Amino acid sequence: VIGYLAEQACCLSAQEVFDGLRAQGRSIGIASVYRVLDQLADLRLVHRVELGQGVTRFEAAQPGGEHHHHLVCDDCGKVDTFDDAELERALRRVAGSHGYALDEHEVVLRGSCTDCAALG
Amino acid sequence: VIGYLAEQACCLSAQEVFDGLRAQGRSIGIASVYRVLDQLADLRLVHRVELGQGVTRFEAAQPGGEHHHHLVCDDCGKVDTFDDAELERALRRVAGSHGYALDEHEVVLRGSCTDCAALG
DNA sequence: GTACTTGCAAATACTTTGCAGGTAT
DNA sequence: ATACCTGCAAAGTATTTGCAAGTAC
Repeated sequence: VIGYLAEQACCLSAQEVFDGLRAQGRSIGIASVYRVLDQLADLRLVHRVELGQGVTRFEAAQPGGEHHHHLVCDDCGKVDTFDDAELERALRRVAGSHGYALDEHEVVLRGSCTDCAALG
Repeated sequence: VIGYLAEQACCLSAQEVFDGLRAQGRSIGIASVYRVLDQLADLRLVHRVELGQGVTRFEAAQPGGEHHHHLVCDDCGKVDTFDDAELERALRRVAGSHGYALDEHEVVLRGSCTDCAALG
């Protein structure tokens, strides 16, 4: 179960994890998927990601503490990822100046991707 | 209906808008709240904000295009706001380098606020 | 046996839709 | 009358919980 998430490229919805495991022949219930994901999130082994369609997505945390954020195309729904040192620096500075001990953060950019912008 | 949102300090859930309007004596249905919020979001007059508890929140857009982002305390649930020019710059740069025409973006920082960190 | 985990089904929560009644043109 | 907007109730999702059965110690 845990392994499945790890081998995925990017964030998956609980339903997608469920379907994926079922496709592998594993007999698992959707409830267990939610239960495991919940535990993993508590352990900081996966991150919850809300890309804004009312679905919570999950993605495996990277060992080195590396992480990335998401670019979502409003037109075609495509999801891209990025990371940026300056952005991270700005985030830490902001959190610090508000006295927050930062645990986690999430950045979602929405817009039109190259392809969709070209179409218009 | 529109006025109510405008006079609120920060993001509200649909349920909160509904309750608030009801408290004012307005006889409105929850469905209309969702309908109006949906229209307003299309018109870019309100922003959808997902703070990650499975509830979509809404907040009025500021006339000048100014906006802010959110700091959420994982312990007490308190929500703080901030804005930061360097952060915005970094975001635009990232979007540009991926060829995205940026429409909207959302930044959510999670951690412990001053009060909760002091308690431990 | 007890303690823990599982999958299913039922329950809950949030949001959307269908519809009858009302208002304005 | 037509077109539009409303509120209620029902339907539709996504997620969580209750529970009986299964496993390990």
